Amino acid sequence: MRADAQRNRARVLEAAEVVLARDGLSASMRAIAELAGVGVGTIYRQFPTKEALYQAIVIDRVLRLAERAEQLATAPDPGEALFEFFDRIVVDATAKKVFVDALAGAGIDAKAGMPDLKGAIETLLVRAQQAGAVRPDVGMTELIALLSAACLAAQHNNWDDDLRTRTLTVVFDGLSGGKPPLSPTTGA
Amino acid sequence: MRADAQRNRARVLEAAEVVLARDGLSASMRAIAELAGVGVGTIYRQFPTKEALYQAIVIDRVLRLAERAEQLATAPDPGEALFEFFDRIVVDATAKKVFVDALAGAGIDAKAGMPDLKGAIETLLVRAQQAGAVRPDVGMTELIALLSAACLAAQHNNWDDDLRTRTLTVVFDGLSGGKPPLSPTTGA
DNA sequence: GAACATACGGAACATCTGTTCCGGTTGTCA
DNA sequence: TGACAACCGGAACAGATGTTCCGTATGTTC
Repeated sequence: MRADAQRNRARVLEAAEVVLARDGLSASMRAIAELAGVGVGTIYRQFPTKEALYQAIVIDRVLRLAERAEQLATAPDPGEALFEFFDRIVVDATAKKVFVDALAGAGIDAKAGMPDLKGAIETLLVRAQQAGAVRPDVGMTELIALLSAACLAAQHNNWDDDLRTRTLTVVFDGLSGGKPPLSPTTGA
Repeated sequence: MRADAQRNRARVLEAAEVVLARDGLSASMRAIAELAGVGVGTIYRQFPTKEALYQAIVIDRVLRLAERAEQLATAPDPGEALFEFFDRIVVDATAKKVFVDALAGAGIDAKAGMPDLKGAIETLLVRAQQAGAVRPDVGMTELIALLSAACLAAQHNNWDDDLRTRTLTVVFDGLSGGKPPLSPTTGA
């Protein structure tokens, strides 16, 4: 691979990260090319299609999240671990529009090459429930629903740190259970 | 107004409701015209612009919601009233994509002619807090954030009745307060 | 430094969008 | 029924989009 090609690839990825964060899936290839200081043709030399470029960025991001989830899977406080991870994803979502679009399944085929983020989250959930920090009647479906909801809203309404904290506090309280944990029986 | 014009206007509104519910703001005028069985020109005779057509539909919907909020403002159980209204909006959001797009401020200028939905919600919130059904440290900002989040997710992920109920249960529990209400002091 | 493959830029193409326009149709009223 | 205004359909326009293509420039190799 030629040196200038390598340099341009990096530039494109950098520019795409910025533009896609701002405009989401509706960002145009021209806008990315302009910010990167290259022609559109140059982008297409590296990424066969718009979706491929998106995937390159989103997958990288999800990968980093999955890594973080793995670390937290052995954290001393399982409840705090789950909530911290939840918060982390929402923070990411606030700044990165593509990321939310991708999570929402608005257009990207997320299956190809996407790491198993869901599995990682499930580990955190189960551990938190076993520790009694999360009510046992909450399943992955609800958790994902809440997570998705928070990400979408954080992005759409541009949550600041304060609002995010206060809103997620309500959600986390709900997850902990209005009622105190009854017994350490693992719910289905 | 000529009879056929009147008939066509009704057809357009009906078709727009369907198409906009399905495709949201990105729906095309051609799609609406086709379903309505008219030409695009006919739509533009009644609605000067795409946004005007959207507004006609969204405003009507918000109006009905605001009415419902007013009714609930005098309901016997203020806590239940707030939660029922919350649920009602989310149900609406699930089926109506435009509605969510509009709430999310994705493109429609919601100010013009839009009834004061926010004020109506605030009434419900304050009453619920005074009754001790909602923790006093929750403000309109968080409530709207949660509502917006639920609507966005319900729509994006196509929540069914069961998932909606279970997810909102968590949210409502969080709103009620993990901790029991301390004193009937009205929080700022 | 010459020669060649590789990569670049951006014009061009096909397709989509909202919107305008006008020849032909149709409802209305005398 | 006749005459006229109101209305209709959909082709046409202007602008955007993703993608392709090719003459030109540039990195690499000997």
